[in-house]
Amino acid sequence: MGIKERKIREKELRRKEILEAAGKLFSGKKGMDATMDDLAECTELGKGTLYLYFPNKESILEALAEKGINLLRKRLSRVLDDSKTGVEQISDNGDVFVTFMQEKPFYGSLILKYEKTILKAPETEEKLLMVEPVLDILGKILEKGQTDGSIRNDIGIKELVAILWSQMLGVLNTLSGRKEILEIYGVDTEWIIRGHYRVIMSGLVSEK
Amino acid sequence: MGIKERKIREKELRRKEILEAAGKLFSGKKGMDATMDDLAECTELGKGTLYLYFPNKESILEALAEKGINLLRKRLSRVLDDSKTGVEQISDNGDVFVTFMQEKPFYGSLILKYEKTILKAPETEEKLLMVEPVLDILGKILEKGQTDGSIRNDIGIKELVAILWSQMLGVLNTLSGRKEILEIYGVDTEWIIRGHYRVIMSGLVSEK
DNA sequence: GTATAAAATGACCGTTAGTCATATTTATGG
DNA sequence: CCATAAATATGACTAACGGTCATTTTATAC
Repeated sequence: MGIKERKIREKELRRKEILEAAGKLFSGKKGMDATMDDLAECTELGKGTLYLYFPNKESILEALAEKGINLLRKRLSRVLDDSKTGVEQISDNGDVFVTFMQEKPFYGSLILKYEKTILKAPETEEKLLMVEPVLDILGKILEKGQTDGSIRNDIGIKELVAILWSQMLGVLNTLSGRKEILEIYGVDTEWIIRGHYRVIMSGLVSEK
Repeated sequence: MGIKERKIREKELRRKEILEAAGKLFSGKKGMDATMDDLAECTELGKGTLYLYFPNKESILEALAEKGINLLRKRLSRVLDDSKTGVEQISDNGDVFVTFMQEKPFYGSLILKYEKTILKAPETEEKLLMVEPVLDILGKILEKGQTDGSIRNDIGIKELVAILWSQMLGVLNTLSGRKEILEIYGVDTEWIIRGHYRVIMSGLVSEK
């Protein structure tokens, strides 16, 4: 009785196809303002059909954001390196992040937008912050840093994670798609990133 | 011939009335999703009339954001105090900011949303970032700090302003209206603010 | 009082997310 | 192979909303 399973596979496949097309569509000319009719057209499906696979437009963008998060998580997990101190890894971590935002600005902006969204974990039904996997990595690095003494330990891990993550998003949010504004004011964007690291790095090291 | 002037006064008055009503409306139950029809109703004006005073809905929210910015600027300008070091003033500055967000969360969220908006300065037609007056204050404090030696001088003022502002907004964005999420993860919000300051403060002081 | 200008109005329009009665395709079982 | 049922797909339709404009109302001028 493999029919059920085939159906399920086909259903997942179609979902992926829709998501694929949505990725191209929403990262294209019209951006996030592309309509569901547009998506229906470029998937060659009826509009109603789309709603059999996703409850609404928002959920499609969320699903894309999740894809982006997973991409980012994979890259970040390669940063974990026991031969390095916590502080060093934080620096690497930041580099990965910035590179990711440069290479995948579309996913970047989705992450910025949906980062705070709470999803239900499949199976367990447990509520999870969308970016949880990424924060996990950051947490591990910080933990190592506090253990090896390279990172200040007067602030809890969870709080430090929230702080670093928020600051980083804040900076990236300023940088993303605002080169012109910063230029008007004669601000060197490259130096914002560098400066951010410098401040954070000096701010994170444990006090003598 | 005071009729022209009276008309102008009346026009400005009506604009202010609309803005007043909009402030109450958009900070109320429906939030920013309240409609222009709602606004027409609660101003007791026809919908078309609203468009004689504002070109579109967005511009009303922008005008409210500007009101918020001015409110914040007034508070921040009281922080300027030559008897304190730059670093000390940065700390005060942050306190004002956080208090403002707690007391005026509606204006706070508007600032978070429209902070990047560029407006034309009246008369001069010069393009200005909406938050420019606030950034000016921050810049002055940092300048003083670099002069008195309390703040690191290996990063330019403009860049430091952009960094601190972005980080601060990032943190406030995380905190604003997300107490529940942070609670799920057992994060102490009070400590996020404190921690943010600690990190920034240690990160800003000039190296020995 | 009448003509003219300014201000106000709300019915109307275009757009878009989402729905649902209907049609089409696929599976079942005799 | 056919009849029936179940699953899947469809696009015309609805509701909601931002924004427009021909028309009406009000104020000013002479």
